[in-house]
Amino acid sequence: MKVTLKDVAHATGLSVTTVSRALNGFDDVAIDTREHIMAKATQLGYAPNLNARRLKTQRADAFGLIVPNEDLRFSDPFFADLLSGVIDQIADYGLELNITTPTEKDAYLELYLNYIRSRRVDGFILVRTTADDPRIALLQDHNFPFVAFGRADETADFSFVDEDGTDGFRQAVDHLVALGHRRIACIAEPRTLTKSRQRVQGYIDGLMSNALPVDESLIVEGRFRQRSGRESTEQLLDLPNPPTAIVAVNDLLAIGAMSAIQDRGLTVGKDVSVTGFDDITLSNYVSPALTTLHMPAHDMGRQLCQNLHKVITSNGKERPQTIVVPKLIVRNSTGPV
Amino acid sequence: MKVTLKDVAHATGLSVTTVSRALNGFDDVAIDTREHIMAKATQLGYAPNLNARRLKTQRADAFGLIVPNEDLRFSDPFFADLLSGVIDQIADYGLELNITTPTEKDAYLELYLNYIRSRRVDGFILVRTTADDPRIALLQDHNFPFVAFGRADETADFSFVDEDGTDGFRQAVDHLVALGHRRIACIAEPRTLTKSRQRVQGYIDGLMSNALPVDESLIVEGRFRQRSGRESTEQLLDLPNPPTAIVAVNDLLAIGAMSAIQDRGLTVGKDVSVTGFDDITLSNYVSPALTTLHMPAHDMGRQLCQNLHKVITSNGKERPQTIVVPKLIVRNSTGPV
DNA sequence: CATTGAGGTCGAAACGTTTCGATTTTTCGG
DNA sequence: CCGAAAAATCGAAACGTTTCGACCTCAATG
Repeated sequence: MKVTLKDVAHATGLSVTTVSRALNGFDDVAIDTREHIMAKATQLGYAPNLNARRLKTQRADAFGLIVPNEDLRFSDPFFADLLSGVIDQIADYGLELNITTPTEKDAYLELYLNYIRSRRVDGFILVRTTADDPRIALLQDHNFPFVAFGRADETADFSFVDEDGTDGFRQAVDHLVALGHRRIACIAEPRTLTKSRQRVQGYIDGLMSNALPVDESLIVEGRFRQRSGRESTEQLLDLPNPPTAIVAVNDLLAIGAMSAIQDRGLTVGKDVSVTGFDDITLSNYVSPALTTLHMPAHDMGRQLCQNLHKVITSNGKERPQTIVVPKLIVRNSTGPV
Repeated sequence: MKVTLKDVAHATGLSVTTVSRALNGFDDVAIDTREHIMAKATQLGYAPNLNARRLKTQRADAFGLIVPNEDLRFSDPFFADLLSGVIDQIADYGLELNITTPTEKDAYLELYLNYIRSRRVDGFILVRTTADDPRIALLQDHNFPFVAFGRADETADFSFVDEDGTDGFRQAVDHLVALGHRRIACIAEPRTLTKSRQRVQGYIDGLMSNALPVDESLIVEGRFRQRSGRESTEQLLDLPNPPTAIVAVNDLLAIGAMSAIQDRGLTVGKDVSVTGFDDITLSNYVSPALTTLHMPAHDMGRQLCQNLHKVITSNGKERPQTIVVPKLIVRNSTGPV
C-alpha cells in the first residue's frame, strides 16, 4: 500500500541513495536518471514519510501556536484574520502549523517545555503577550526560536510584530477634538495586556497634547468583549457629567458601546461619538458604520511567519521587528458635538 | 542537550527497553524500578521524541484540518467558535491539530492525497462540505478516516456533525407568520453549499406548511457575507411589493441586511423584521438585538473530534452521526407587521 | 532436588529517511 | 590508448523510538 523510497529504488533499479538525492534536487544525479526517477515516483504515488524525514533531519518543519484558553480567543475577529494570515504564509513556505491549547491540568509553561523537548515544532508564535511574559523568558533560556505578537516592553531584543497603538489612539483623540469634543472617555481591557496598555497611553497622550485634563473616572476597564462595551458605556452615561465621545480599545467593545447608547434612545455620531480599533470587517456593516483604526490583520499574520522564518533560517542571528502604524478610517459613528 | 531514552537508561543503569516500557506504563516492570525510572526521567527533563515514536508506531497522533482558501474563512465567527471547540477537544485527547490551506498552485485534492501519503495525520476534519464533495469520495477510496462538518447528502454512510437547518428555518418562518407576516424574503448563500441549501429548503417548507406562496423573486443568493446581506436587501426593498420580513441564512448576512434597512430610515423589527442563523455572540450586541437560531458552535467542534476519534479507534467500524437541532432565540429584530 | 513458571529485564531489529565516504563509471587531455 | 579528474552511483550508519522473543532469577510445586 504505502510507497517508500525503497520501492521507488526497486522499480527503477537504482539505489535508495540516488533516488533520495534525485527527489531532493541534488545536482550529482544525471539528468535523465533524475527524470526517470521522478516519473516513476509520481507514477507509484510516492510521498516521503515525514516522520522519518523529521527524525533524521532533526527539523519539524512546523511552527507552533499555543492559544491561551483563559479568554475568548477566536471570538475576536481580529485574531481570526491574523490566524488566517499565519496559515496562508505557512502554507506558502510548505510548513505545518500546529495549534494547541493547555488543558486544565497542564501548567501553561510546561506545555511549551514539552513541545520544545519533544521536538514537534521549530519555533513558536506567541500571542497575547503580557508585560514580563514568562514564556519569553523560558524560550530565551532555551534558546528556542519564536516571534511575539506584541512587544513585552520597549527594550525587547527578540523578534516581534506589533502595532503602534499609542499613535493610533492619539489619532482618534485628535480626530474627536477636532470635531469639538472635550469630554472623551476610554473603554479599555485589563492593562496587563500590552496591547491595551499602549492604546490607553495614546489616549492619555492625545488628551495632554490637546491640553485636556485626564479624568480617571472616564477610563473604564472591563474583562470581556461586547458585554464589557455595553456595561462600561452604561456606567459612563450614568455619570453626572457624561462624556460626548468614547474611544474603545477594539471594535467589539465599540459595537457594544454603540448598542448601549442606542438602547437609551440616543444617536451614535450625534449625541455620542464612538471610535473602535482594528477595523474588523463588521465595523463597516453596523449602523452607523464605525469610525475606527485600520489594522492589516491578515498581513500581520503573514509577517509573523516571515519573521519567525527568518529567525530560524538565520539561526537566531536575525531578529526582525515589525511595527505597524494604524490608519484612521472615518465613518459615521463620529460627528461634531 | 537533548535527553533520549538512552540517556535515561544510562543514568539508571537499566536497558532502553525497560525504560521505555516503564514510561509507557507496561505492567512487566517492577514497581520500584518504575518509580526510579520515572524520577530520573523527570529529573533529566526527558520527553519522548515524537518523530521517532511516530515513525515506529505508524501513527501521527494528529488530526488534519484543511481550510479552503477560496472564501472568507475565519471571518465567519461561527467557524471561529467551531474551531475553538475542535482545539479544546483535541488538547483533551492529547493529540495535535494540523491546520493548513492549499496554496495557489496546489490542487485541492492533491493536498489531501499528499497528507495521506506522507502520514502526517490520522484523520481529517472536513469543513464546508458541498453536494457531491470530491474529498469524501477520495477519502473513502483510500479508506482514510474522516468526519465531515455537514452531510453531503441524506444517504451519507460516513461520520458527520450537522445541523437540522431545515427545521431551524421552519421555526423562523413559523415565528414570522405568527407575527402576521405574509411576504417573507430569504437571503441565501450559493446553494452548492449543503448548509445553505438545507436552510432554504426549510424556508420553502415553512411557507408551504403555512399555505403561503413561494415567490422566487424573494429568494436572493449572494456570494459574500455582510456585503451580500446589504446588497441583497437593497435589491429586495426596491421590489414593487417589498417583503415585510427577511430570513437570512446566517447572522452576518442578517446584520448586513439590518444596516441596509436602517440606512433607508426604516426601523428593524417594526417596518421590516429580520432573522439570522447561528447566534454568534455579536448578534446579542447589535441594535436591535437579532432574533436568530442558536447553534452550539463550540460543542459542535468538540463533537467533530469525538466522532473522528471514534472512527479511528474503532478502525472504521463505527461512524457516528450527530445532528443538532437549532433553537429559536427571539430578540428585538422581529415584531408584528 | 529437579522442574516449572512467573516476574523482570534485556538485545536486537525495524520504522523510512538523509548523508558521509567510498566506489564505479565516464570523460577527456596528452 | 593511458591515466587522472570529474561525474554518477552506491552501501551503510544513524536519527530515537517500540516491540518481539529470549534470557535470567527465584520461588513454588511435586
